[in-house]
Amino acid sequence: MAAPHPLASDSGATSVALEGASQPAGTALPAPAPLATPAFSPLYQQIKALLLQSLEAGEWKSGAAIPSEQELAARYKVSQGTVRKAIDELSFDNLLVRRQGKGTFVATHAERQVQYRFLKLVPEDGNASSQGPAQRQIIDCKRARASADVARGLGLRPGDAVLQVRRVLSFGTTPTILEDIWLPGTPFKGLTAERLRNDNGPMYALFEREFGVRMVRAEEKIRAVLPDATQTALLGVASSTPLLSVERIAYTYNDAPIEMRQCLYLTNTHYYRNELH
Amino acid sequence: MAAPHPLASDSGATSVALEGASQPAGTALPAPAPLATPAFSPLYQQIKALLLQSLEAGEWKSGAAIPSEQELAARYKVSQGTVRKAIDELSFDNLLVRRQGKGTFVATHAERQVQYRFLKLVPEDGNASSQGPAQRQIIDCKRARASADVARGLGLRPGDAVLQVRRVLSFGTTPTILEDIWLPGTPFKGLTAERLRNDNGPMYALFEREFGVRMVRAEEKIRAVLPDATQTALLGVASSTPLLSVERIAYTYNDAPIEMRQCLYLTNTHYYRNELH
DNA sequence: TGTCTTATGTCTTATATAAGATATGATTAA
DNA sequence: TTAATCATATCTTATATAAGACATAAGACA
Repeated sequence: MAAPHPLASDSGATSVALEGASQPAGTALPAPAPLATPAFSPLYQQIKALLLQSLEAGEWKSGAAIPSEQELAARYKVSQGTVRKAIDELSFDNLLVRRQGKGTFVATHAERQVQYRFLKLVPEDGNASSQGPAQRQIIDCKRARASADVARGLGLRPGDAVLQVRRVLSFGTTPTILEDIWLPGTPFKGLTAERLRNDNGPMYALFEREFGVRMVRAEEKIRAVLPDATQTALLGVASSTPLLSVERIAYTYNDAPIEMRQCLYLTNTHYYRNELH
Repeated sequence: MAAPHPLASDSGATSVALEGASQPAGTALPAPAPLATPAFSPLYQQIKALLLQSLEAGEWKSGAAIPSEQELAARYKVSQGTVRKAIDELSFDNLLVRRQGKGTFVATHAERQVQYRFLKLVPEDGNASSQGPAQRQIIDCKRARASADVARGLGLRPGDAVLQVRRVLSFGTTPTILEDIWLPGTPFKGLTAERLRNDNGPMYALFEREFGVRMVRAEEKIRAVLPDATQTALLGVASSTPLLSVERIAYTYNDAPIEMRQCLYLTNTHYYRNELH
């Protein structure tokens, strides 16, 4: 089909230029605006953008099914295959999860086998479940003001209200991970150490459930460092023990930073595993 | 189309069970092996496997164009769309590169802007080109016998012939990376320090050009360590300077390990950048 | 030399059919 | 009557094909 599509006008001019023939002779307009095609995007990309809007607006809850491909095709007046290609990309980006015969679901941090989606630290022996789940210990959770660093990372102004969480993760009995987490004050109002301690699942699942914040992707900066006095105490290591410093910024929809994390990994019994393509 | 496809039999039994009607009555075989359908795979997966075979066999050279989608469709007796889906996946895996209007090309390590495809170390200031290309210094390149570790990593037997390369990469004037590289002796016969020093491009481009070895993917184990005496000397750092230890195993087609690398990164001026999805 | 045409790639969309999952209802056995 | 079983209808996503749009480059031609 080559007919101009209603959606086309939503995201800028399309490449439709040979319209005259199908228009009544008398109503010929002086060409809407074929000049300066700013950013033509194919239909399926437009559908993807619309789906993203619905996801961001919370039209469908975490873990819930979105309408079927047929329904969406009807809603947007395109064919099922076009919707499919849009969903393909969203599913590849881990925003949606397809299940043949059942439907397509909004990705969630809960209900996963893998406890921590973004944690790439694995035990040396390769058997991830050999030591069972990690023991979590919330050291602190307090309101604070964003430092220059934190403000830059979270896209805030220095001095803005933030929440600061410090915790230690242990495998077996050995403390292995020390994390300092900064969250913007606004979306996370009401988060307390109590609520963190009372929760059993991954922290990101709690964020999703209680605050409606879905983590979509993250970037990490990794360095080798030596711990300071406080850190040696919390991890129970010598000050000469080299540690992996992992600075993570997690993003929600639209590439908006929503969490900043400064982690220290002990890499005697574990290592950071990465795949390169 | 629901007709049985000639390719189907190439990769195990398919789900085709209603064959009798379309076969000449006299030649009815006692059903090839409809029992125990081991691994049915859709057409486009079979095409993908065939393309992989051709890639591995070197039917198309690095950087060269593969036949057009139409040609491949004709060759394999499937539709262009099916070939397209196979190429889609290979292109996603970085084995092929598509260019609209021009063709589809075999991915190569040469001719890239990015000097080192698998190197995730970036300068602190974010401007990758601020210091120009890395200075490379080949310390050593000798024949050796595989240790137990190296043998395990490369899928060899301990004592098998390997090549061992040691080099230092410097940005500006400061040595930043120390690499020990092990290569299986067989495919890399004839590699010398001289040839490495005379080459200007990335090492993987040389491997590809001179030895026909294409790196497809890699896995890295990352830890924080302190350097030993030799390492401190080569990198010019204090023995108390924590370093990033990156142990890489690179794979060629069919998940065959083809290179093992033990790297030490200085993370004062650089950091290891990673994206999580 | 510059513009137009044409050939040949990939890209986009649409349609038809297959295959997986699940609820419903008829049938059957206890 | 009740519970279990089986076939089926009807949802869903998955796969295969075809046709036209768009991109690119080389050659025709003024």
